[in-house]
Amino acid sequence: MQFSVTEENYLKAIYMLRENNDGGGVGTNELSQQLQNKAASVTDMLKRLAEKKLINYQKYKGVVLTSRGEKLAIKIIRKHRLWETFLVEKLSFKWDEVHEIAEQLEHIQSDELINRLENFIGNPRFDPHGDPIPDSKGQFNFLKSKPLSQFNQKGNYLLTGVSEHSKSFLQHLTSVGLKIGDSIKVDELNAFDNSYKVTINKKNIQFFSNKVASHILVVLKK
Amino acid sequence: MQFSVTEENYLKAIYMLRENNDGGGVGTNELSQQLQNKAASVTDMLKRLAEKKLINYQKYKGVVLTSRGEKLAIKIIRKHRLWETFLVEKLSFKWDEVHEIAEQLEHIQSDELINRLENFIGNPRFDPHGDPIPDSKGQFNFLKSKPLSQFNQKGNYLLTGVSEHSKSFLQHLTSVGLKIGDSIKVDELNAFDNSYKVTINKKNIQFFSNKVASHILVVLKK
DNA sequence: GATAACATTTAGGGCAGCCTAAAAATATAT
DNA sequence: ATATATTTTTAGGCTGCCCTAAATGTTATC
Ligand SMILES: [Mn+2]
Ligand SMILES: [Mn+2]
Ligand SMILES: [Mn+2]
Ligand SMILES: [Mn+2]
Repeated sequence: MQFSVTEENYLKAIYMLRENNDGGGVGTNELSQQLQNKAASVTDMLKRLAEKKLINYQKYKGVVLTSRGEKLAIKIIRKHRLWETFLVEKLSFKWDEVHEIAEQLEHIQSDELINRLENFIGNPRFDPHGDPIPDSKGQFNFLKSKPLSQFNQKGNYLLTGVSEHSKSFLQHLTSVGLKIGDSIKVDELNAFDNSYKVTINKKNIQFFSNKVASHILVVLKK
Repeated sequence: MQFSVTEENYLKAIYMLRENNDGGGVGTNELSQQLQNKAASVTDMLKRLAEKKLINYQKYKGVVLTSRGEKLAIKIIRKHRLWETFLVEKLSFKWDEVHEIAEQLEHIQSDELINRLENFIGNPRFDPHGDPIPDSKGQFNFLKSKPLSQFNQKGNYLLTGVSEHSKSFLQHLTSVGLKIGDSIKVDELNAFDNSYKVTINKKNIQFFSNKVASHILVVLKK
């Protein structure tokens, strides 16, 4: 069974919004915002996806993926992240340039292709933004990282990912000399605006607004 | 300006059929056969493509690409052939496995991607089936090869391409040990059925039906 | 030049995926 | 508990791309 690009994008959007509202299902408005279209259009599509047993949908109650729908969503994410890694590792794109292209490539249909691609780029477990790449069975390697803004203490941290993938944010990090794997030492916490004074890789002093710190995912170094 | 996958496929089909009827334009029936849909649907789309200045279309007179339409068609073909080459050279696909995947990949929109891909695979001038890959300006390196069936003489030939890309034909060639770049010595021409007895690479004796010989593109070796 | 065969277009319609406006359900505030 | 705000669905409609059946144009044949 094959699905349209539109259907795949709905599944992916539902999957990505699923953990925000950890109680019930994903809302129609939320989805329409994520997908950049109108709520009425979403309702329309939800009926069709339910028909195809990809989601469980009850009027006014929000939507959750069936296991079939979830498998498919994870597969799209797997393809997206493998292609992003390919673009960065093999074609020398920068991490802020790959998302839009991967949005297209994630819909190419061929299991053989994606498995060979994975092998070609050396079976990476994380993509250029630090996001885990599910294996062909849909298993993720999660890191227990948190936003830097949730640590209210000085200390040494390791940058493992970002929770905001916009070009402008990624370019900002690049401009302050920060990339995945870098060490971040928090020297000062400013109580007034919750901003940070940090040292990157032991030599580069920078200031992070709370907004920046909230999109930087780190683990505390022992 | 961006075009739909469907529109791109029409442009490519028109381009590929263009040289058959070297006099006038491409016919509606021809196109419907190539695109696996009905003539009425083709008429419908031709009106839209004409509206967008991609083709010149006059009722009942057939269709020709405008220079804008031709540039686009060549770009799609360029992408198709570069992706096929990538799949064979980097991901170890066989030449009979790549066409369907490239049919999808040829519609990915990113000039930067296709130029980097070209460089990554070493700026090849021909794809895995011997077809010339246009450069980023749309220039082809044509080989003046002809079907083996058009040479009515014994002699030494070099296989430069194939004019039939079906899986079954390509697998047949593989099974007789023939690939691009091989030498073919014609030992006997059978006048009764226009079949050929040949020696491949000086040691492998095979028989080609006229049908096979008509899809093998060769140049005569001096 | 009339007629038959073939190619092409027109007419009318379906489905996917989107829209706006209005109605209905649910959540929030007083 | 009622009024108000917010979310969601329904109703009706549009565009792109496809279809079948019927009409029309073109080409071939006698
Ligand atoms: Mn991305
Ligand atoms: Mn990513
Ligand atoms: Mn091909
Ligand atoms: Mn090819």
